[in-house]
Amino acid sequence: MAATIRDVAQASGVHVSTVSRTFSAPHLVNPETRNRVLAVAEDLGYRPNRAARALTTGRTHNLGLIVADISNPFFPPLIKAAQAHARTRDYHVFVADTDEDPQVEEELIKALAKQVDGVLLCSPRLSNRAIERLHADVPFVVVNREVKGMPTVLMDIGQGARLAIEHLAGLGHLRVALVSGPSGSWTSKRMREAAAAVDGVDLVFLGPNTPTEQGGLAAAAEVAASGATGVLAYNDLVAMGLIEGLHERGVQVPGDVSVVGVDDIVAGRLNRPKLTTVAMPTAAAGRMAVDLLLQSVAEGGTATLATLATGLVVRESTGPAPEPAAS
Amino acid sequence: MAATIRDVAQASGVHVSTVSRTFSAPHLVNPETRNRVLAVAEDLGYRPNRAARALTTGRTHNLGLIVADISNPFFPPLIKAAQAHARTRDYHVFVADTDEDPQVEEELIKALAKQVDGVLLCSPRLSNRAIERLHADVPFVVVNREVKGMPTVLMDIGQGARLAIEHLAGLGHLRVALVSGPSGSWTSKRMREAAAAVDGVDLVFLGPNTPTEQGGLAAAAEVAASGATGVLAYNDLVAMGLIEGLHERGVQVPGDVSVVGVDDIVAGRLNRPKLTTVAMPTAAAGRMAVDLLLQSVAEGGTATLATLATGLVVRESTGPAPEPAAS
DNA sequence: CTGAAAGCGCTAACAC
DNA sequence: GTGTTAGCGCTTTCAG
Repeated sequence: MAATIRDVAQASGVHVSTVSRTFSAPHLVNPETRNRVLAVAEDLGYRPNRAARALTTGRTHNLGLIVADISNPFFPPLIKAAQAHARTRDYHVFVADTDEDPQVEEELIKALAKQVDGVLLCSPRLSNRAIERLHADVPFVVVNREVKGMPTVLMDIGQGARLAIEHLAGLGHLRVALVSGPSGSWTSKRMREAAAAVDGVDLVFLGPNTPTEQGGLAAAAEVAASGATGVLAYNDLVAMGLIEGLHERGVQVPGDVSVVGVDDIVAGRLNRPKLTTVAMPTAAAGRMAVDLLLQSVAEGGTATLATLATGLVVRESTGPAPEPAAS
Repeated sequence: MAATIRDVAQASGVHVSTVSRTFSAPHLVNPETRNRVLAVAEDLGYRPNRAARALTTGRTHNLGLIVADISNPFFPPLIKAAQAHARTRDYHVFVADTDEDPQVEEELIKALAKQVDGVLLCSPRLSNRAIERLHADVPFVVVNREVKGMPTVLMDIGQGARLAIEHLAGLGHLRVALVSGPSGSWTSKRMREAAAAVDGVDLVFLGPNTPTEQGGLAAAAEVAASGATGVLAYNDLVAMGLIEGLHERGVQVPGDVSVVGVDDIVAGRLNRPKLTTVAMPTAAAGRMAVDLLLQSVAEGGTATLATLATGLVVRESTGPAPEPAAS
């Protein structure tokens, strides 16, 4: 067993409370005593046991971070940033993966609730009702979805979608397909609204689709049949699968059809053609979410809503609309 | 504050110890009492506080999982599998990212040590010495590297490398470049040894390189200059960067040069050409690592070594060696 | 500035 | 089968 506060107290000839203070309120203890205690602690390799501390303070100094699928390349940069940022605040992060299953999500939240001071819910699959109910157990901040009354970090996908559609329109694409995500997806809805607000393009909505390259692959036939020359896909994975599927049917990208993704994952930069995409500020969102959560933990929940700007990265998967075939 | 064991005891007219037993040793309590307690607990939304429990049992029922870079697509499947598997054993997993920094790695291990029963070290960047020293604080299992005296899960990269080189040789590539990873990488070393053991191919070693697409991109010039027509890259990311770099210099893959990657990440399947690669059993490794760790936690460390087989997935980035130009 | 004592939520002997 | 009694390692009044 590692050294406890008692060992340190004994070895440095003070009482446990003094040792405790040395670590949690150094200014309250005589510099001399403090140094002695610190030296002994160092010597014994003592570190305060956070779990025990949590028992009395009610603060675990841990955060939970729940994602639907850690294998989705969209999340790792967010997780990474959240973690690094949390660490600077002396917080650690529990990452959990729900496998896209709301049941598992709920179970995980309940299990984590006691071990963390708050939970970052990234693109949760749970219903608003469930989230609100669970909120009694532990503070949340929701990323990538709007839940009323809860601190929220949004990436402005509406703006991004508008940018994408305008880009497509500017290239002469008059008919644009929106290849959406899972049914009921908050993001899909926002994209749709924003796209519809752009003048001068004829919109086709295709979906729902699995939010992976499989989904894109599967949507290729529909897209080819839709007569659209421009496509905005739910995310980069879908876009890449779609390009693959189009390619298999002999449809050239961007020669025949232009495709825009969303997320700006690394793989999109390696793809051929390199993907034009709506860049999401995932790292910034991760940091922001941690800040909001810590703030809401400390001050008891002001339900701030942070909206982060997105941008369009034009690469090679979009180009001028093909000349309409003379009919 | 959520319900505690005391609330449940009071509400169900038994003593706390009985409540405790209904959760931690149900068979020791009268079915009737148990049901009553369970009902009340359910009613109050009571869940045992694991942190408090840990204080007395010494078991947190948490595991740590440390990776150098969660954004490296090699890891998420491993993490996901480890987590899912741990959950079936009633364990939760703390995932931490060290940003490839040994200092951070050490700091994280120390911080986690008290909160977890054991740590999965995935491709650690720490020195063997440091790992052995830290091992006093908390049980480990090391994945993807051999550290003497420690439970270890290896994926047989040697076998995979051999398969890859033989595949290349079989296609007529007489000169093969090995684009290695970071200096001192355990994996690079094994690949090199295994590759050297294959007869009839002329090997060139290129590196060290950053283990990302950047590294591959940067290595393209060297590869082009090396006269090799076949390449085995440190991992898929490097391979994809390399293909990109080669492409930029007008070198066709697989027309002029065949490239094999390692890992079998999803992006490789989306790449054009689709990547031929050594498939790593990452999910199996994650599960195995959890098993070994739990076993070593329970029984006090038998230093098992598990080696998982790898396989070659032939796709489109490899093909017959070009006819040698008449000189 | 430091010591004494109580208690966080829970488990683990040991009685009854 | 269930109650009693100590703690686990730490913080936090409250005295001194």
